[in-house]
Amino acid sequence: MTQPDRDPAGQIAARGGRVTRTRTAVLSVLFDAGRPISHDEVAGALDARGVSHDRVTLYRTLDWLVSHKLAHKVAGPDRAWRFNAVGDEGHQHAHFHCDLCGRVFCLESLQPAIAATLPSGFRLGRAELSFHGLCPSCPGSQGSRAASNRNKLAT
Amino acid sequence: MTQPDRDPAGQIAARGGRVTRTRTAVLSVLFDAGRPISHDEVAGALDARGVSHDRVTLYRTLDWLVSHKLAHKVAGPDRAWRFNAVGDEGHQHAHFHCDLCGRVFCLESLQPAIAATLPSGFRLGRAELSFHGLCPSCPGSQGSRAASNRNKLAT
DNA sequence: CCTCAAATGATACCCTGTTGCATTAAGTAT
DNA sequence: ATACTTAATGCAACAGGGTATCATTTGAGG
Repeated sequence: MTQPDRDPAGQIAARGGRVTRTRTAVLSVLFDAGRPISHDEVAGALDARGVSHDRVTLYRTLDWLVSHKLAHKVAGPDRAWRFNAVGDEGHQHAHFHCDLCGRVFCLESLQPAIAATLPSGFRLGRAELSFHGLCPSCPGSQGSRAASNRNKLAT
Repeated sequence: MTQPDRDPAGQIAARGGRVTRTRTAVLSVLFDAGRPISHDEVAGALDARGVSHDRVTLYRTLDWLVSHKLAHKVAGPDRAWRFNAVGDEGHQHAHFHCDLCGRVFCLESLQPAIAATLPSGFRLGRAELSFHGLCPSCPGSQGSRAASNRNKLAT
């Protein structure tokens, strides 16, 4: 599953970090996920792989990956960060937040090219363009098969 | 301060809600704030006006205002909701998040007109365009006068 | 004035995320 | 192979935002 050029251990070592079980496992999980996932989902994936995971260590590991440019974090609709592995692609893309299952998807195709005219005095750091609605795997009207997942959304 | 056509009690009654001290006070605070403010800031403003405010009641009041279209809520950079009164203007505008003081501003001028081509399967509800950077009243380089406020940001 | 549902207040709880510190183990030098 | 050094881990305790429950109060209509 893990592509050759996405070797977690290699990437970690290349950044000067120690290659530990947790770190490689987490990065591997992020690679496999293909979309930004929450700390909680990462923990679940680690469980499935039989990798021990202290809650705090996991947070720190994810932060380490972010600070070493191996992952990004994006705010989810439920006020929990989602992490995704950084591919070779640029990281300037929009995100889609599903109102039903709460999952977040990267929309590589859409880029916020609107770094336009801010009112005077505001100095721009970065822009985030996010869409909210229903993802492909969630029912349209009021079906609730997929709604049981994480539908504690608001707004 | 409270404009005639922004009479809180009237707006609340018009929505079929009971006109209570907390509700009118909160709505009035939102009107006066002029930008999205956090639950905490609302609480502070209520203190200043000598209005009692249970934490839970405040949350419920804000939610009631949102669900009755008298306020909006927007996610702040610190994962806390910000609420702002709904004026007559459309509510489709971008937001600016200050990386230093944590305040959020509405940018009425900018609208996400990019409700463009989502990948198939995604059904769009709404779009959020947010900018992150430094607001007019925060220092540019590393000055820290305003930094003491709320600078627990990330990413 | 009475009534009753709508709001409130208080307590307790959950979740996300952080801090501090002692312990373990990865990488390196011997 | 062994010892050493420090990065990384594990644990416990804490902090902030937000919600659930339920008894009590209070607004508004009869």
